[in-house]
Amino acid sequence: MYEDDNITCTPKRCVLTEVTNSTNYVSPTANLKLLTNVALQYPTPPPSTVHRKEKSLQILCDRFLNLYPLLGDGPVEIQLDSTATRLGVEKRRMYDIINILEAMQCAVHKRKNTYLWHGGSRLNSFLKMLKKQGEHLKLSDALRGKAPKPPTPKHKTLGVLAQRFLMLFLVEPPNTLINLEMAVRVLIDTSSKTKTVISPEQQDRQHKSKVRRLYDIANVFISIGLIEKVSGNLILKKPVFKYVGPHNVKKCDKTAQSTPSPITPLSALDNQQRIPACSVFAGRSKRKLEFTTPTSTKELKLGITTPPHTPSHKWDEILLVADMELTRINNGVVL
DNA sequence: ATCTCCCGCCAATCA
DNA sequence: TGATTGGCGGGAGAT
Repeated sequence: MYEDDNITCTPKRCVLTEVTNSTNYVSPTANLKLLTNVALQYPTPPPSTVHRKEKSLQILCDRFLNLYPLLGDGPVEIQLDSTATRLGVEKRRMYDIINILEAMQCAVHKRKNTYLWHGGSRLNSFLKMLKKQGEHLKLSDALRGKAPKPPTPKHKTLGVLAQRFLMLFLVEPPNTLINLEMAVRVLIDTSSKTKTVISPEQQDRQHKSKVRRLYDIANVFISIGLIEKVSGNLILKKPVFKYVGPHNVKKCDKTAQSTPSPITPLSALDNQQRIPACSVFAGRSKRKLEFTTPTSTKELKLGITTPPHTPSHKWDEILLVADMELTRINNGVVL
């Protein structure tokens, strides 16, 4: 069944000589020219009416999760090619999604073209494990420049990157905001490649490439309800992300509650004085800060709720800026 | 102008 | 050796 009922029928087939009114033999080169000319006689197909946003990895993952819900009934086999066809995308895009979901233990690669879908049944225990792993890798210290970056495994980069990106949220206090620039700086170990000297241009390209991957990962994480994009801040042009995943993972873990928040102007205030605010790990600051969290449509997926956290007055905004700047200075990040 | 991230090339790996 | 998998970056839409 095709979604687009406006597809017209296939044009009547005819040979090239009919179109060109020629009966003579044509060389391959001349044939190519003829084909080009013939093709130009036909109207160019209308540009795709599908909006770029409708093709985003987040939307695609949403649609994938409609087929294979996180809260489904038991394991089910997924055929990648048929799923790609059902979703109307190239198989390549399925790999983008399934690799990240596999890294979250939502699916297991069984054999060629086939995955076993577990949904979110293993997610809570896996997140606890990820958190421990993140602590073992000293990611929290690495964020502050107090520990070396973890070495980057060479294989399954997207999956490993996804796991480590999530670890950053798990090892930090609740509501910590992390931006992609910072995440890349912590997660991508450029020092391991010191044997071959990388030019600044190469480093820049490598960095940008990893940021692109984190955008992909973030979109899938948003779709499965693990993180939210905190948008609307005017001081940081780049988005920051907040963990909103299953609350019991953090609440049940005593170490999460005892983890000290970064010592910053914000944390120096007591909780009565300020509206619950966010610790910010972000890159360069550019504009006025004004955080708003879009209402999540994903919360129900994992049975979660997001506490109110948005600072509402100028004082909090100023403190947030100061907080961010101090964090940046503390990190010794030269941007 | 910069951010965001889709798209598809092509190398590595697999069967 | 062809098919599958997935790293990667160009470049175009969005802001």
